[in-house]
Amino acid sequence: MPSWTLHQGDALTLLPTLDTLADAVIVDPPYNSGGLQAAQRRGQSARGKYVSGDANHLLPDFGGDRRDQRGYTYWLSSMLAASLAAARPGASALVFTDWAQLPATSDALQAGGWVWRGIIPWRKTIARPTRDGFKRECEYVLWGSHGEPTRHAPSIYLPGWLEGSQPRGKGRVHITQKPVAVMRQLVRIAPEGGTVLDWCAGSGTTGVAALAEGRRFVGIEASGEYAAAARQRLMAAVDKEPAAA
Amino acid sequence: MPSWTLHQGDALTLLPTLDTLADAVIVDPPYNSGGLQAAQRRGQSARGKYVSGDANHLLPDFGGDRRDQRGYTYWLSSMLAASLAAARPGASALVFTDWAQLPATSDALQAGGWVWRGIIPWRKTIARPTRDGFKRECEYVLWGSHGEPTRHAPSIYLPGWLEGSQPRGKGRVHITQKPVAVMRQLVRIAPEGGTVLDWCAGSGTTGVAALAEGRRFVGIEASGEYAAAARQRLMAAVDKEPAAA
DNA sequence: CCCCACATTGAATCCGCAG
DNA sequence: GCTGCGGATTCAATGTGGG
Repeated sequence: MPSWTLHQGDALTLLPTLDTLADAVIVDPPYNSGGLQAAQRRGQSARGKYVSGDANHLLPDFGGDRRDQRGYTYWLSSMLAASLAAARPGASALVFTDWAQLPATSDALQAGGWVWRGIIPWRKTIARPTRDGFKRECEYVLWGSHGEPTRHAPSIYLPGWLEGSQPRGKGRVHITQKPVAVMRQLVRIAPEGGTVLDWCAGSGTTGVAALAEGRRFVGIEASGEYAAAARQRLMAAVDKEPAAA
Repeated sequence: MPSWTLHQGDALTLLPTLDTLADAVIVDPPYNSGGLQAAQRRGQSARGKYVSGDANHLLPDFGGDRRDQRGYTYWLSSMLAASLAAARPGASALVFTDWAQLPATSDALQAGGWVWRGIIPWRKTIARPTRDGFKRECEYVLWGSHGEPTRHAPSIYLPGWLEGSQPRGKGRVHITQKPVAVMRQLVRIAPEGGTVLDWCAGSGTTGVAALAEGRRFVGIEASGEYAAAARQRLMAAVDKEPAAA
């Protein structure tokens, strides 16, 4: 049985067709921030928004980042409801968000049928300072469960705070790529040998982390370009791993 | 002119009578968590909820912690609207909350007329681990501004997250007392010599921090017992400070 | 009045070079 | 080849100002 699969296509279409129920759904959807504040509401694409002027790198853009806040909440709750149907009872959902979308994301999580169980802040360590105010240095992971969460045996105790800088330089494939070290902490919410599902796979970091921690991975990615990049990273990750006993 | 004042009484009544406009409103309202989840909805008082079984200390209980979530949001937005009227344009509001009430608190902040500007996580460092899940080790400070925030001269750059453990042992007067070190970072959002307002003064930590950072303080506290304790701490804090030039 | 270009700040991290 | 240091680079922005 392969320890990972990556589908390319529309997540809402593909989710009902998966043949394994997930033990954890871990996603990093486009945040769609900018619906609230005038300075950001310029119809910018993700690249224009997130990449600073002098950092002229050539990472491909990503779609799905132009909804307004109601649209975002509605879209995300549909996705999370579909995820619930694709997840085992007791499974967990972990959803990344920034500060501005945190309340909307918690609404979507609960509207999707998940029980909200907490927030795990992620400190990015490299962030621009804010003049005359507090630096916006953290992103947030919202934790939900499908009913009562699964008991682990032996019990595990996971951190309530994550730290790690975004990948830089050659290792970086996606604009908003998460550090593998951070993801490795998160995938442990699925039991060993369990399945982690990410329907917003991007460059496949969730999968790389899942494999490194001895979990299976099912990914969905809309963009062909990113799906290809993710497959490459996943193949490399399997080679690196010692064969299972 | 005294550098601090502490009123005892009902905040909603007293707020309109204050004779100085605040440069920063910093409050730590009772979180009212537990309105949603059955396990917590046992008619517990604040002491029963926040004080663990074996920590048998004799801190007085505090009121206002039995609203349901709608009531909490409504009450908090009224309080924050009254705070806005008591604050200078450009002033900031900083409101403490736990993870469960964060979305409701952001609603209340914005309903009260403040512009939401960010979240500052406070990492408590001493927190119980969570079995088979992520530790809940953070509380959160929501940052809002009365219109465009005041410009500081010279500019200041404040941290994006806070760390500090809750006071323990003899130094602790209030059940949910915040560390002075954490509060000192926060009061700096008011310009030097500006006025910090806290209508939920409790044991007066906000005031102690404000004085330590060279800001004036106006506090309101409903309970006579806590008001007295706060006055003692504030007097001691002034004695410790070198006299103003 | 709307829209776009650009300067900006501190800290973490990277990179290249020297020892 | 490894380590240590110093300068360069970057940051899931935001505010300002000009066209």
